[in-house]
Amino acid sequence: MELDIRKKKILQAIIKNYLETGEPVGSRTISKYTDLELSAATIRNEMADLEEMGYIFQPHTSAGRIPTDAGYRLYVDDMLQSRTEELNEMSADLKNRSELLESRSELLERREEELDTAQSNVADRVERIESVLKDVVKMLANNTNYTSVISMPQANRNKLKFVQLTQIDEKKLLCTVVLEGNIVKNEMIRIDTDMDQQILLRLNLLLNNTLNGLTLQEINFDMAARIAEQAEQYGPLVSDIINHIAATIGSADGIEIFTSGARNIFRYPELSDSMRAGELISTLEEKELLTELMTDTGEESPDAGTGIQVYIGQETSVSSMKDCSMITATYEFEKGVYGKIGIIGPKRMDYEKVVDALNDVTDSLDRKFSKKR
Amino acid sequence: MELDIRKKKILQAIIKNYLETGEPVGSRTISKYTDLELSAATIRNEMADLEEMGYIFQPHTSAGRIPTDAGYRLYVDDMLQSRTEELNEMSADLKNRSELLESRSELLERREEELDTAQSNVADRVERIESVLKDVVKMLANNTNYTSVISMPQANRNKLKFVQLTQIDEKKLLCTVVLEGNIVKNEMIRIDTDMDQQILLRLNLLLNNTLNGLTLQEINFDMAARIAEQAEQYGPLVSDIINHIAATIGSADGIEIFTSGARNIFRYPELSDSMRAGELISTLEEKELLTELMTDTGEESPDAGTGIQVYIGQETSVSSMKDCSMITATYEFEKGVYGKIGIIGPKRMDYEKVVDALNDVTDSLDRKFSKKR
DNA sequence: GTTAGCACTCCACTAACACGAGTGCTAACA
DNA sequence: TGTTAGCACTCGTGTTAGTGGAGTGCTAAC
Repeated sequence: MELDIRKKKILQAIIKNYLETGEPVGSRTISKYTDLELSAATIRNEMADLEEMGYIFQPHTSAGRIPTDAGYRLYVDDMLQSRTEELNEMSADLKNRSELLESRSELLERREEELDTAQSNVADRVERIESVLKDVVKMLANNTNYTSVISMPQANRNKLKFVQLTQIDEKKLLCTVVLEGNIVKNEMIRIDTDMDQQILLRLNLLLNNTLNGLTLQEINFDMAARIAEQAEQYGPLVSDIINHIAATIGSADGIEIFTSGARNIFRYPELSDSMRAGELISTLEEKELLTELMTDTGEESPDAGTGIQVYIGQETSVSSMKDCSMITATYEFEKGVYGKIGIIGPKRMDYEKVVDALNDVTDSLDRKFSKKR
Repeated sequence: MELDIRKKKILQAIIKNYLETGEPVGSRTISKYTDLELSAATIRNEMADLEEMGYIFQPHTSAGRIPTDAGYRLYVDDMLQSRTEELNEMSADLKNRSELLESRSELLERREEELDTAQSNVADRVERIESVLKDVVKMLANNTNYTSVISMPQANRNKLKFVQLTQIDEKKLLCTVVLEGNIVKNEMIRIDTDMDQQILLRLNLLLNNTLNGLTLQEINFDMAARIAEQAEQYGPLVSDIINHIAATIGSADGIEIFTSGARNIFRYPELSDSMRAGELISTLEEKELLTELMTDTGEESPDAGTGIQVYIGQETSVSSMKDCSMITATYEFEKGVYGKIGIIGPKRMDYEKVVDALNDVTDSLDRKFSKKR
């Protein structure tokens, strides 16, 4: 059996209707509220076919139809494709582009304003990226009524840019590590050896000369031993310090994620029962399971190229999210340093609205960060 | 009407039973399962009195009784008092002490072990306080089946200990700020002025000489202006830097809080309905509302002195927690630098077990951190 | 002051039933 | 051959009525 245009239209109608109402949709509804001009009986026949093909299913006999994951996938792929085509047209014809942009501009402006006011609260304070991201993710959650997630920007390969040791008191050294992409980490190191400024200066030089430009993978035991040798009697101290540095770089791998609007899952009955909600909340709270999704570059995903990735149901391979869909987008903090922003909702979420919202937000983040540079 | 001993015993019996079963408790239950040897009818009379006094109430006619907040308060105060008395006895008589300790030792040891294994995962990595706290709070949530909360240790008055400017590249200075209690913060500062090592050294000296030992309150515009003046042509840059430093100290006020086991609220039906659960989840996610509770020194609380604080229902003044109780304890990270650990559960939580668990955890944290010094 | 007895209340649970939305199938129609 | 009307059937939802049991308050007797 093949998926002709009429079937596709009916499938789309079913999904659209289901997204709006959240109720199984029956043949009568489709026959009445679409421009297909077909009777309910005909629709029923087509629906039986669609069910056989695995795009829709009935929760029970004598109920309407609900899209399956495959159905959603088809719908989303179509949607994304028509989006990118639209985008291409837009860039081909500048006039059209500005007109089309205008149609979206209200929403965009409002969001922009909110972004600005969110930051004017910290106007004369220094703008801290962390709080910017927290504001953004909160705003997104509020606007969409879905749970939102954002990751701190992350260099894809953490190269060491700069190390500095500073003496804090007799027993403590502060080790400041700067990574590619200007990610800064600190580590307090307890020492037993006596120290003076001269030695500290020498150690700083030694460490910077030998370690700068290296990744965590390149700083191994072998190399640590060689450097420690050069440090003569300070060898043990130096190898201790190198351990700390390695650990620090490693900890920078631990991507930081903020969530907002977790309570929104209670808006959707299919996610609200204690079991499901509890598991989801755990996933959001512990964040480990999210990192995979928030670092997935989506190279081989069907939505590649647009920067937008859509995971439907099981596609996340996070079991607590099997009844959810997640859409992510990438923003650029500095050249080569990216972060992700995502939205988690029920499978019947408003994919179009969410994709728009994410595009707007990443656009405005990109502009904001590039302006700063 | 006065609260004689018999009434108190009955009240305690009611509460104990309710904590166990979660069901309203009737007169028959009390008359059968206590050593009071009174008939149900007598208990009923006493119950009517206790209700009049506001310690218990009926969810509806012809149901058993449930403790009110006042009832819980009485119960908890009694419990805490007998605990501290027990403690005093223990310290008075060393022999007794070791015996009593032994009785608790199993639990303590198991917990200790878990703590250790939790950390041996990061054995050869550097032990980062953040991950230690996260492990602890997670363990606590798992052991108690309540939601747990922990705050990063925080100096009560943030004094500046040390500042350092470092040049990262032509356009960027890294400003490292160390506060009393060895809290380290970083700030990236964009500059337009040209820089060289000489000038940087001078600025570093100037800033450290003038700012060290000051609190945020003491670094005002007036002083910034005076320092900027001393910096001659670098005045604007310096005042910009001072702004950044002030902002950084300010941001250190933003206490960091980790939560674990949020899903545990679904174990307790009285917290699980969408509305309540949603609000609670929000409170846990946003954390702002928790800061007040997690910084409350509890000086004027009824449980003062023990380090343990108990908030019952409305006592938290956080509306989403009106059906919860929260118990917090204080741990010491360094001298004068404290953090708090807390447990949030239904009002009918097992107060005794929780107090024990918190005492154990703070003890072991105290020991761990003091050992490290 | 304590207790047994009794009438009363109210929740929780179950069974029965009606309703309605939706289906699949068949037969008729264009 | 594709489309449509009609019809019997299914199944979840909501309503109603009825029952049982746990618990109370009150009264009267001990």
